[in-house]
Amino acid sequence: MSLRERKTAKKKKEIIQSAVSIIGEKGYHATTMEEIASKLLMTKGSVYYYFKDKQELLFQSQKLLLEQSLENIKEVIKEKEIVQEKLREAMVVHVEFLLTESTGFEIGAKPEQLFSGKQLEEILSLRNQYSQYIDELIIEGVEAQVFHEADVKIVRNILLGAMNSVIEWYSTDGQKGKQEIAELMADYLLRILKRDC
Amino acid sequence: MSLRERKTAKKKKEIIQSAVSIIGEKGYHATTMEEIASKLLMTKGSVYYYFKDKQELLFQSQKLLLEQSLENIKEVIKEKEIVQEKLREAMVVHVEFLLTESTGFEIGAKPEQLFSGKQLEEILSLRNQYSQYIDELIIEGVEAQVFHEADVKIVRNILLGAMNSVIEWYSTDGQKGKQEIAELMADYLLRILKRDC
DNA sequence: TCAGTTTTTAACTGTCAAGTTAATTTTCGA
DNA sequence: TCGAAAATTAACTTGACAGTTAAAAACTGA
Repeated sequence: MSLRERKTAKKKKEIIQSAVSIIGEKGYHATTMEEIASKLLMTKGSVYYYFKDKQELLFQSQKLLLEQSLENIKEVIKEKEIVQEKLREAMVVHVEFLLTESTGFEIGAKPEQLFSGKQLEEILSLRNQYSQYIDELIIEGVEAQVFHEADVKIVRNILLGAMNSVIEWYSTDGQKGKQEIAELMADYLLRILKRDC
Repeated sequence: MSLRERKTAKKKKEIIQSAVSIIGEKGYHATTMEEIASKLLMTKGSVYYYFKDKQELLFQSQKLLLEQSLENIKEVIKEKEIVQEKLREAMVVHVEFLLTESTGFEIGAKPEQLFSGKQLEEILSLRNQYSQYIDELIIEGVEAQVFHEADVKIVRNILLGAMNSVIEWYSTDGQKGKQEIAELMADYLLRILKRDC
């Protein structure tokens, strides 16, 4: 990778970060390309040099986040031995990542409103892959009789729904840190599945 | 209430419904006043006769929904005797109402992005009142030793987060009905709190 | 029926932002 | 160092939409 290429990659990343931070705050339509640019002391013409249009910029930013999430969960599943530990750690990491990238995730809450066609397909596919991993952990636990019999889809959606909501209510000026919240949530949610109480 | 007044009220309601259905689908900024009007075979001038501006229309629609939610939970708390029954029924009704008014609720997910000033205050106040009711039920259960000791805020947010997510994944063409889903969710979520398993 | 009031409409204005472009400046490898 | 390629910019076009208005139509009560 040449110097030029690396510089371009860096610029793209900066632009994505700027976009995410402003869109996260004001919403996609309420955010202008000029704002995104001027936050980086650029003009919007420059932004259009790196990204074909506003939509593409949004898409790239979401894709990045979802790909990272997938990496995270794969990693956790590889590291841990016991099912219950796998699911617990997956949830902890999920909440922690959500909170460190909260603005980004706030944006992508409703993909079908933001994307269409090929882009929507790709985003939904990444999301599905992620759900799949959670489902597998639940099934594994049920089969190992560590967890109660359960409707996998519903429980998975409860877990994800509860966790994802954290970005709406977590406050940095509260007393609890991100890790603490993540662990508390994971423990509470595990109660839904755990056999021994 | 005169005939005229009732007619006006009816028109306002129709406009709100139209607005909710389109905004729910495409998002607030992506929805035009013309679309809202033409769905009712009106022109947007007419809409402006009933609502001062687009923002006011959005606000009224959200206020209506939240007020209705409050009525619902008050009702449930009055009807039931046992704490656990109160919380369970509150959750069932919550999910059911969410699903019958799903488009409306999808819109209001991020109030701070949609509203500001007095409007935001009012919306947040209604939401807070609702949370308060849930909190009280949790506390009541803990004090009666029906529920585990628990961090009330976190558990309440888990419950609400999980329930509210239902509008994102419930599908009318799945096999389960709204009531069934509502009851399943309530039962799963109660496990977080219940002492006896 | 008809006069006054309410409601609706079409046509208009002003603003704002997405995206384009051609000219200028910067960068970097030979 | 120099020239070609890459990157940046200011100025522009275009279209869309919120909100206005003045005139027309519909309604209503006497």
